[in-house]
Amino acid sequence: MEYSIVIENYLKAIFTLSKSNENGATTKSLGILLGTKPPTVSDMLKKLDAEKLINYSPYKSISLTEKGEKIAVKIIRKHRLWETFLVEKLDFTWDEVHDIAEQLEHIKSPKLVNSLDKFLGYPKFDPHGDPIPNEDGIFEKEYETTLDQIKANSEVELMGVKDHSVKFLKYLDNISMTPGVKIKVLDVNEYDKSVVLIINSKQQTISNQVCKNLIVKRFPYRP
Amino acid sequence: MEYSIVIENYLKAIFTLSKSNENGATTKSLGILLGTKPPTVSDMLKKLDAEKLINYSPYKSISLTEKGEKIAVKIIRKHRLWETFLVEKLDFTWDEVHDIAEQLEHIKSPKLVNSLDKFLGYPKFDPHGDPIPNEDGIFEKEYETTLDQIKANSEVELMGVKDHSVKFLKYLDNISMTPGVKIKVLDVNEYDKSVVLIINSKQQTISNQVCKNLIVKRFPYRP
DNA sequence: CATTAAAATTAGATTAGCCTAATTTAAAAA
DNA sequence: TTTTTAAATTAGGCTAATCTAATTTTAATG
Repeated sequence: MEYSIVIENYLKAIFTLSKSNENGATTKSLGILLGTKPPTVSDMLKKLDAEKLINYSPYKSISLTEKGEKIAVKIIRKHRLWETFLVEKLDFTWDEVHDIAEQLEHIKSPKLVNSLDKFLGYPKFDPHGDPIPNEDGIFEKEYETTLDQIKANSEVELMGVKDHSVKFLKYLDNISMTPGVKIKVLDVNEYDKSVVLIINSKQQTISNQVCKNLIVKRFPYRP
Repeated sequence: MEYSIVIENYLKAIFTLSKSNENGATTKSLGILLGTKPPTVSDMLKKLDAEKLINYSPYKSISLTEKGEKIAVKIIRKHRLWETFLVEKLDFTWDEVHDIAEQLEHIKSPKLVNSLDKFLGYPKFDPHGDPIPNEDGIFEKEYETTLDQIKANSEVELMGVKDHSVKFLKYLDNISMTPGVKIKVLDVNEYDKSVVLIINSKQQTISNQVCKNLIVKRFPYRP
């Protein structure tokens, strides 16, 4: 069965809110995310329920059925593959790609997604660091790695360090590299693998050796 | 101003019919091409006229305004660039790409088209041999060339020969290579530049030397 | 436990794009 | 030039997705 772009967007939004928001998806939060008013959302929820895409009864909670989740994950897969394409092949910066991927994710073709995936070399993470589900809808689980594994144009969060020496920690403190901080990787030097990054809007360059001792996390589930 | 996908399709259809059909675009021909009934077309024509995208008054002929033509050409540019992308980068065959390009041509982004164009190396013709208008909407005018210039997965028409010797013409006759015949180029041998092609559903291989003496035409204006 | 505030839903209307049936117009044939 | 036929248009209606205003339900508060 083929669904409208609007329905696909609802399913994606419900998926996202279910994963990120503590309350899960609500009529209000869906309205805000999709830019529509609550009554519109209410109407659509009834329709999605009738199509067995969500579990829903008025005034109760909203969740995707297996069928609905499969579709949502497919849309997210397409979105993230297209974002990767735009950044890696067409030289877009990762802040420019969202709106375009928002359109491209609705292109219908059984063959296209997988051809694109192959063309891109089966990437596991998109330019924002979000995991790209494979053809079977499986997300890569290992979000944590070391900073030297991160490609240019990615954003990660510092989780911890491997070297706990005072010297090292003092150095990190000096460059505002504290646990929980968001790190934007701008460029990776091909010669010495040193990394140009931004912490708190300040650009810095750090060596590959330092990178190897920084445990970072890619951001999951942000479509 | 941004127009709906439906409007973009109407403009493209009117452009196509104006170029190919001797009567130009009519309510009936538009209905057939777009898969809608005449009254629907009639309604839309009034709307396009109100938007100054076409010149139209009831029961009279239909033509694009400059404004309307500009949009049509942009859609055609996008369509043909995406087709080229699908064939050259994603290994689609040229008969698979039309429906997908039909969707991709409506993606809105000022930067995307030109980035794609650059990524593809500013191609002048799409996989069907149709010319790709440049950023300013200019179509390459030279449709005629020799067969050795044609890339794999293209379709051309034989216009004439450069070598008029009896020997050559007899050879051509033997392989059904007569003026006006449609030639599908399947593959170009990298080693000796010999060409595998289909004439009248029959597959043949001919040498680069022969190709250099065959004047062929790409098919213009087929979106 | 009753009341109030917030959230969600129902009611009723609008718009774009489509349809069938009926009518009008233009073009072709007599 | 009149008649016939084909094409095009008008009239009236439908569906998906949206809205505002009014109502209902749930959750929070006193």
